Amino acid sequence: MAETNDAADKKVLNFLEEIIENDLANGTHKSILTRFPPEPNGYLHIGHAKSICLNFGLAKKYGGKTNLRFDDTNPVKEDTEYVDSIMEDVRWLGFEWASVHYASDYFDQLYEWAKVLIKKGLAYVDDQSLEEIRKNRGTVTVPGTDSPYRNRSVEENLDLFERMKNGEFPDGSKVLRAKIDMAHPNMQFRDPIMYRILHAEHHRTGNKWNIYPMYDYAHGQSDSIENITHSICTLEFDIHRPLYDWFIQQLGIFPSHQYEFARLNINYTVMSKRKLLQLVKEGHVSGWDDPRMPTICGFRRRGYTPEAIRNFCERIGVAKRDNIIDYSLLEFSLREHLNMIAPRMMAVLNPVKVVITNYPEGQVEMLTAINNPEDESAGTRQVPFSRELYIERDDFMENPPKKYFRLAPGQEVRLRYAYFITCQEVIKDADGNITEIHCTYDPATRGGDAPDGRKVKGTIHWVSAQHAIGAEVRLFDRLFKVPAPDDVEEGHSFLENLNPDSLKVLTDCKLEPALADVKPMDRMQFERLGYFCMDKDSTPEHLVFNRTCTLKDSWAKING
RNA sequence: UGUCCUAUGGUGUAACGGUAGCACAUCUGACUCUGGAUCAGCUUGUCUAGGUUCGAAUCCUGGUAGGACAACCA
Repeated sequence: MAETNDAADKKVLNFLEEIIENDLANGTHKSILTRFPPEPNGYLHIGHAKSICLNFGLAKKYGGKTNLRFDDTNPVKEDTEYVDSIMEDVRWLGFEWASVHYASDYFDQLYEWAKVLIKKGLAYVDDQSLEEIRKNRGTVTVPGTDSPYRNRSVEENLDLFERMKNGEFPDGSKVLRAKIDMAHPNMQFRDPIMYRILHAEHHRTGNKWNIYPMYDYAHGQSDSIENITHSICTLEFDIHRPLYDWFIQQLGIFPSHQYEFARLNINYTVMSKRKLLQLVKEGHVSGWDDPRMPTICGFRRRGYTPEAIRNFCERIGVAKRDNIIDYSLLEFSLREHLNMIAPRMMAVLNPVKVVITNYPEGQVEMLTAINNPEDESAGTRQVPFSRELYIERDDFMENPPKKYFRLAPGQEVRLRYAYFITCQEVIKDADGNITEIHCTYDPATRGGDAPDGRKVKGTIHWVSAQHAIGAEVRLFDRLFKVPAPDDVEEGHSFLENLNPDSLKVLTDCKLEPALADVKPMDRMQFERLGYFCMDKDSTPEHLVFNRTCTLKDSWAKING
């Protein structure tokens, strides 16, 4: 018995949790402090969400804290616009940081430490040009060669470095380099650049600095200053870790440690900031928050919930091997949550008129509909029914295949929460398009059940024509038509893989009147169609809804 | 041809020398006033060759495959 419980309680830990539990157990750390360190040069995407959930989630799980730190060491690319959006997105995801920091807060300290390294003979000012430095770095298989300025005296280095700071030299004329080993097999150790001259205005420090630290020199020391215990980043920094440790060790400061995990990839999408920026700049999407974008703000506008994204990040796991997650896992997490919380409504996207020929003209009755079968507390609502209705064009077929359960000549179906109707006649225009479907209803089936116990195979949704409100509905599909949009032949662009049908705008949709009351960002299910939310473009005069995702549709599968 | 990382069903992820499990996807079936949801079930896997061991997905060696590193980006 106890054994079964142990087995059931046995925690499945990922490798980061194991490291943390070990550190806590053996006293390496009393508590943990993580950090989320975005560069404020773009909008956060779902890949960042993984990192956010990891850093904040791990700290939360083990009773620690998380700092938000903007890695703002490159003033030419960064902007406060991004700082604001990043904070908004992190909060929307449901996380709160212990404190906000900026790498730029540490510029003075970093400068002092650079002088320490110079004095220890571990850093020097190099006058080589960008091209020379590049050339002399060698290649992965060929050792680099020492700079002719490599053996300047400490005094000269100190003097030059201070004058760099004071702005005496033009951009690109000098850099400060760590003096390590130009023949090192790890390229990161071939005298990495610590500072470059940049006469650029910084979004926080203004014009105070003429030199700015590079990532490798700034990041580890920033972690150390904040006493970060576990500095969690993606795999591509793995090769930087020895250098991360080197700076900390030479400076003799708090030993933060870096751990790397594999970044998130999802099929049918791209995740690089550069490509996302290109999609926005070239107008392939309407902006960073286009509902087809894998950005946090894109998902938000699309109607995703923070819970869904968090659950997704939980489910994908953490490891060090490259991975490509099925888009369907994201949608599963989404539907799982939306199914629980989204009120059900009826909306007809592609309307065709139905006339109930034996229903009294001018009569209107209110029928009771359940708001959410998964949540009794959501209650019920009244939906008006009348002689003329709209139903989905797809819910009628003149010559249906065998397993078609919906409306067809002579076939009886249930109108959701209303009556059974039977199709008697199809009215067409001169071109053969169906304009009206004439049906009869069975008054005894009011509410949707037949007293005689007879069953119908199909139930379809509907909207009373005279009560319907019009709306625009935007149907989104995957932005790319192939699983690996990045995977293109030489000379081709990922843009060629864009799905031309990723957005379909429907302008003649008919909604049940209750939808007039919803507000932008409100989420709901349109029965049988999918989950939707009101878009921010929506106005009382012109309602706009986004389709967040479809319902699972086993008919579509059968039908091909 | 250097250094480092990684390799478990279709996709992810567990198993920490002792029965290869879970989730998504797929397929079956049940149920259903959403062809939704729910429930039940099936199929599919340890890259390869050696070695250590009573026993290897796990440890060791070689191979193979994939990825990262040669910005004054992060």
